[in-house]
Amino acid sequence: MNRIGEILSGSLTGKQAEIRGWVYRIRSSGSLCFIVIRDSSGIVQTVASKESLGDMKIKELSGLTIESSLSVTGVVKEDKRSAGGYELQISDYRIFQRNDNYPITKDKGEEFLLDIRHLWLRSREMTSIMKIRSTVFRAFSDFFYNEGYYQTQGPMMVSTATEGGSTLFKLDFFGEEISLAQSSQFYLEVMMFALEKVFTIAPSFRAEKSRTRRHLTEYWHAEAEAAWYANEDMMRDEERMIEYIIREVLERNKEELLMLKRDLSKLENIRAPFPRMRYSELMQKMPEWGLGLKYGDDLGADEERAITVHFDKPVFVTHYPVAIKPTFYHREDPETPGELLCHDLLAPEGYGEIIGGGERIWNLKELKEKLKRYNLNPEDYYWYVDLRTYGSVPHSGFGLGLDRLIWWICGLDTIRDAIPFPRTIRRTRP
RNA sequence: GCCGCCGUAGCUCAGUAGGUAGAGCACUCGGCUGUUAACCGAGCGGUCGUCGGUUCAAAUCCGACCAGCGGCGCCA
Repeated sequence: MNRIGEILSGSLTGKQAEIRGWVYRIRSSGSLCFIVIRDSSGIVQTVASKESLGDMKIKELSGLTIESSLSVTGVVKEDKRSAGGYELQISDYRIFQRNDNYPITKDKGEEFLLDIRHLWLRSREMTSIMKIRSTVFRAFSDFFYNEGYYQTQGPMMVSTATEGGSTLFKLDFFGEEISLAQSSQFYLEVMMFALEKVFTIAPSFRAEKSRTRRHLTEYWHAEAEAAWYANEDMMRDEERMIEYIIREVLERNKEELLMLKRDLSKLENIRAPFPRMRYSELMQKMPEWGLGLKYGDDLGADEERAITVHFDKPVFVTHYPVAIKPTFYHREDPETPGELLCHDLLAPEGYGEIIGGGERIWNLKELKEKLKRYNLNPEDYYWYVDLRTYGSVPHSGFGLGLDRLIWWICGLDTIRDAIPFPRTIRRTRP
């Protein structure tokens, strides 16, 4: 058995080959039948003629439908008339399943394609995205392994909220009300005291009723936490991580990016270091950029988009005022009280926030005061408080939305296409 | 949660003085020896989202409901 990729590489030219796959396109003209077959490595045109196979067989092959499964055997030759430049001349075949029809035809609406996502994932577009996604997941892990981090895991069924404003998915846990994790951050902080540098890739669940092309209710969250790291140390790892992931994708998935019509030059630009802007600096730029925000206003989605157009790389926005971050765990900058040692990373081309991170409060007194100010019960956070009670150290961390990263890298319209089975406010199937 | 949009064949859509619905694709049958999401001919295909109202008559006008999409807020 051979792969279609081998044929396209030219290594099978003039030889006998057997490929197995699915009908991608089929055209017949009575005594000739062209079947374009796909497998996970590509597509290739095969041709059957009445002359060599006889009446019955050409009829059977001509009657195949899109996505019918089969194997074919024959000699491979170069042929300019075939789309990929190669063609297999069928001398024998076996049909595994002939479909009556296939629901996907040339006109397709986004909604319909989501209903039949389980089939649409076979498309060349989705296949390309999923190959890139695979590279991104691997590259993220590789980067942090290479930097001396350990991979670890937190629970997905939890009894404490992480984020301030985020809504939780409630769950009945043998009579106790618990929820699905919104972040693994607090658990990474626990593991950080044991392993110093840790990362995880896990789903996070948000019950926010967001109806936008950049939100999922279940998304893949890549998070890291490092002991002894200040805010700036963390950002340095992050920018190199983003650069590494994009270089890996450019290296391994150029073909897929081109299939998605991605402008490669936009990605080739992405080299560390990334620009950093304090929130206060950003506000000073506002008039110049024609935006009406002033100090103390939160950055909306429109502003984020407007900011990223001034950069051809991702940009870090740091030192948000305490008042506009709903989270309690960020450490205040002792040098600029009222501002937090935190950062967001905004992806270019209007894609916006893909990372949120910062230095964590590590002083016990400070943490207790913050919990009080946010009306949180220290009892609920007893183990998080314990981390500051026993051998606390400065540390920082971040969370990256992997689906958002893939959305940007692939240049997609909606984040839903960055994940195989998107879960949105109104979609739980397939 | 707020604002906006949509629902007609399996899919994409058209359908105004309100008069019982149409095209392309898919599928079936036939034709074609070099096709590139081929082409030609024929066929199959509909509770016009649901319920109610106006009317002699509703896909069309009115109301409610249901489903979906986009944007904001919130975030990754």
